Amino acid sequence: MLDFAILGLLREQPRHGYELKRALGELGFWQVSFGSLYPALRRLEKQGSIVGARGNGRRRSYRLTPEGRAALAHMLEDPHDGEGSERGFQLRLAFLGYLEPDLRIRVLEGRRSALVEGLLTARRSFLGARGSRTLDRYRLALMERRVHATEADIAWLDDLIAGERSNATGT
Amino acid sequence: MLDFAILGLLREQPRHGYELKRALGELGFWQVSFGSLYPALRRLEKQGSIVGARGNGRRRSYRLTPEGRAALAHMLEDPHDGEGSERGFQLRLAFLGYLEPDLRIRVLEGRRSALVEGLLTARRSFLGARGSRTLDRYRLALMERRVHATEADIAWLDDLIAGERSNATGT
DNA sequence: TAAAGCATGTAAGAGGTTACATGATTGG
DNA sequence: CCAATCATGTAACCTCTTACATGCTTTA
Repeated sequence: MLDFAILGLLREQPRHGYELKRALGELGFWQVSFGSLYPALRRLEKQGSIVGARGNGRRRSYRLTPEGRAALAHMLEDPHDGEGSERGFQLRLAFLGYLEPDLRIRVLEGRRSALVEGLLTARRSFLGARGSRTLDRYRLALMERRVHATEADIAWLDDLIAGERSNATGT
Repeated sequence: MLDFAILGLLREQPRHGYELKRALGELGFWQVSFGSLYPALRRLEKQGSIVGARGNGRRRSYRLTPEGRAALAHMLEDPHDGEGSERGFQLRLAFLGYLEPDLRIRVLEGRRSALVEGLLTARRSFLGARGSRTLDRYRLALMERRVHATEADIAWLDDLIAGERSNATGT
């Protein structure tokens, strides 16, 4: 997961560790610690996905190798996990521009299916619990929120998918 | 976090491990694995927060001790973390009914502040990125969604807080 | 009586965090 | 020149997951 994020960010431009941490935080979904970031950079370098070079001062600037680029492409295509988890999908989406246009829509629709399934489960629990008065108002509120949040996410995805389609046909 | 969830669920009624896993899943925010659940039960028993007894068949049914009840109360009051993380707050909310009524509103407002702060950050990144055209449409969509989702969460919390207030005054 | 589901448990390891240690660079 | 911030790195540990092993209980 962290490897994926690092490769994705480096595909754009070379960066050093400190900068990667900041960029990751600005993307909005990760305040990764140095204690996991630096070892990850080492690991990726040993694998040959990135190469680091000491630049001005103490900085060690990393750039993506062709192997790293291939590894990133593989992560983007492969539905290994990524789709199930929240953060995994968000990362895939952040780098979706690096995936072939005709494959992008599949990622979005995969996520949509997962959300639709989750929505059904969430609705069932909510309606069931409301009917049998099993839960207090706080847990009911939690379940209701879950239903609404998932609905909103599906609608958002539908927008993205529609945009993707009109892009594909229109151009 | 897991300990908190276990204590909260056991406060209602005694349960065995398998049942705890199901209940946790039905609450909507955790598909905990047995590999972490059973060791956690052991740990809590050693601490004296719960006691387990072999019942019919192979089941080992756990119930909360007075010490466990006190530990749960402490977790509910203490803003140790819980408020910052998504799941932490959701757990607190699920068990908020076990907290003194006059303290509940403080938990809700603590979460609200955190969300408001997050919203400001999210808005700033979004507007900044949109202005400078730094990001592609996918990352922009991600940021915009984040803003909307946070706004919706704040509105939802406001409802909960309003309900809490009318409950406090009205009764 | 076999299969499906209930139920508990352990070992290994993935993937992260916190705390600590170090030193360079920049700005007041 | 001193403080703040930039920058890298290590060690210890925590929490949870996966994979595996075991055996009971219900039901078709």
